[in-house]
Amino acid sequence: MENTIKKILSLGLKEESLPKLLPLFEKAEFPKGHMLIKAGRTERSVYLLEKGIARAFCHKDDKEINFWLGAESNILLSYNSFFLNTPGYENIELLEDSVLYKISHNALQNLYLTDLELANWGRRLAESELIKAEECFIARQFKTAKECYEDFITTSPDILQRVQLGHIASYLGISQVTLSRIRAEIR
Amino acid sequence: MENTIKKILSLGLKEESLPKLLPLFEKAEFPKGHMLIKAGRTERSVYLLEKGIARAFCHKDDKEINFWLGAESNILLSYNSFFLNTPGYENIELLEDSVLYKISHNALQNLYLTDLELANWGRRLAESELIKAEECFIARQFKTAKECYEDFITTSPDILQRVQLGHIASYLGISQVTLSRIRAEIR
DNA sequence: AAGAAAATTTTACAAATGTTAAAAAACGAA
DNA sequence: TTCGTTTTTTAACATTTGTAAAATTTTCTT
Repeated sequence: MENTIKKILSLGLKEESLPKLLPLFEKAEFPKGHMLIKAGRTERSVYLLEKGIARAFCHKDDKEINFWLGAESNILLSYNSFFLNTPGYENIELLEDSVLYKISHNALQNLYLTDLELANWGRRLAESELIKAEECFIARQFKTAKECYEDFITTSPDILQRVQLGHIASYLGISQVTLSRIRAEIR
Repeated sequence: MENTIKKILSLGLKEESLPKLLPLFEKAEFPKGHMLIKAGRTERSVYLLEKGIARAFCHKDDKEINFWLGAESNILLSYNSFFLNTPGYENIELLEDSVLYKISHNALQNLYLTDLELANWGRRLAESELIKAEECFIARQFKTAKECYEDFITTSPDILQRVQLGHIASYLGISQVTLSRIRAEIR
């Protein structure tokens, strides 16, 4: 669980607190296409993606729209459902055969409410996700479709190779036709 | 500091912890047009907006683009700068004469690292902002400009009255001409 | 109230993106 | 391989949105 531990420690958790957290994780493997999280459910787990790729999407009318795409070392959860304990609107699907580590809401909550070091780790986790979310939002407001795609190429070249373009277009907020045009233009 | 306390308690802080937190806040008043936070600075304060309206914006080429707009009971900070202790890219300007409560990074950090209850409060604060940030991002991906404006009317009718339309157009990610067209269509 | 300044709307045209459908290319299973 | 399916690209056209500039309305000041 190398990727998972790397992710955990990157948020400044002290090494000595690792033994409190790690035993709560449970390894889980799922095939490509598995729906890890489904809208309408109240999700009581968080996952760390050890190996694989996942997309988060919502439904707009009859279409699916991706709003997140990520590979190894990412956290998978429905913010809305997990934090507020209500049915979520997010779906998360695995786009490759994947290995994950799963931790339950209860287990995590118990740690948070009894262990200062881990409570602060959880805070930093949320803060770092918040920075990323804001950056995504701002990038979308600032940039043309072409700029967004160019950013994507440089920040996630691996995902570009491993995921079909329709998913990437949806994630970038453009139609697949537009993405094709951009790709033709750059080439 | 009614609005500020309401905001603090809404995140599930126990009443008995309030006396630890409140004395750290310092009241501050600024006139309309004051730049509370400037890009390039490393910001060491968070503000709670007791009275007034603020916008957060970045520069794109020579233009300003709003990415946040809020009134009373909102938290004002540069996520990037405050959490990571680096120069931020965000600017925050007050759009009305405003009353704020200010707390320093050091004071807050001391509390977080010594008080379990407050560390968890800080975690929930970041989590709730994260949910909002994600919702904003998704809404923008999902909705047409017209739908975004209609949402804005219903969720923030007060801001619509108090802020000029150019700022709202920028926040909605559209030109002012497009906003005018939408308004003419709805009328 | 009158004039100046600022904000908003309107107009005309250009550029970007979406939709639908067809063509081409890539991929997989027998 | 070869056929059939899926994915990607291309084409044609419609729609949306942006830009620049002018017209109008609102706001502020004297």
